[in-house]
Amino acid sequence: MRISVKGRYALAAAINIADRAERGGNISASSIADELKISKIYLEQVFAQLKKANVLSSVKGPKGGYRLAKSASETTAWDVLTAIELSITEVPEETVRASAPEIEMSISENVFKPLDDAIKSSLQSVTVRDMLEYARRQDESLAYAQGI
Amino acid sequence: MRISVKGRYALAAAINIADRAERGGNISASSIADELKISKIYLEQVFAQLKKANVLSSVKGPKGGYRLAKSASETTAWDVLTAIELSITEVPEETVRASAPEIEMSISENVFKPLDDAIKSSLQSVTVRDMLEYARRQDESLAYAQGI
DNA sequence: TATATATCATACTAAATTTATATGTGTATT
DNA sequence: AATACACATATAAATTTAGTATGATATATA
Repeated sequence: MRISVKGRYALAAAINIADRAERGGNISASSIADELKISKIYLEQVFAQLKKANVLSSVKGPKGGYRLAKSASETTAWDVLTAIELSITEVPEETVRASAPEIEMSISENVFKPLDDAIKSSLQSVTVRDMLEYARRQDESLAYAQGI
Repeated sequence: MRISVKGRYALAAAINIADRAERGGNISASSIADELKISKIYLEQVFAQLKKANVLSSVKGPKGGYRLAKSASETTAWDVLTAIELSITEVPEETVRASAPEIEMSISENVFKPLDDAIKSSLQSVTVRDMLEYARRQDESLAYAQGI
């Protein structure tokens, strides 16, 4: 019950892409990896998943790179994270199912279904635009605090 | 972002203990392991964590075993699962923090804090009593469906 | 058309975590 | 004293996660 580093990379990259896209041009994996200090090759794998889930689109070749497939305000944290993480509902096949089906079913219905709904609704209510704007405000405060 | 098998064992065991406790006596780890077809020694490790978190209490020696530390209606899925799993807020120390603090902070505030609250509130609203009662009703239907 | 810059694909490795097992000690009941 | 249980610790196997390595494919531009 923990979101992986990979999921955080995906969110951070999505915010970074949204930010820089507003100033025009595609954004290369290398430049994001540099800015965020993430392994470029690893990030490419993250992007492959995000593309497959239609969160990012890409252009090959020089001046190529990535963009959000939809607008920042249409792309949610849920979109990004479900592209990366297994769903929390995703039940490992074994467990107590065979031996105590009524207990397994009770746990699914009473714990995991409502939990999954709560997670989904929480993550769907935050967009990349929200995150970007918060980050920009933060950046200003941080700069101010440093007397810049 | 996935609840481990261990967490499911803990929930299943808590339900089983609550069920059998109503018919009196302590419940041994062995008997639960047998019923649920879980490794006994592994289950003991799960119980050690549940004890430490004050979800279970125990009695040593013959006729000993485990019980819920509080009543079934006072014990929630949250109590059981937080004894086992790392919290979802538990942030892996690295990530993008150093290189892009404003992005890291935005993700924490906009995604993880609300998510953690949503998870907590969802899990706290389900008690072991709820799960037990659902399981009993299920058991009846299953028996009926088999013409028993 | 050559070249540079980018995505895309696949295979591999290392480390960490999860799921167990194994073996034994301590404690209370009969 | 024998038994039935919890409790403790060490180890092993399997799986997952994070990251590398290598190279192929596409495309803008000189």
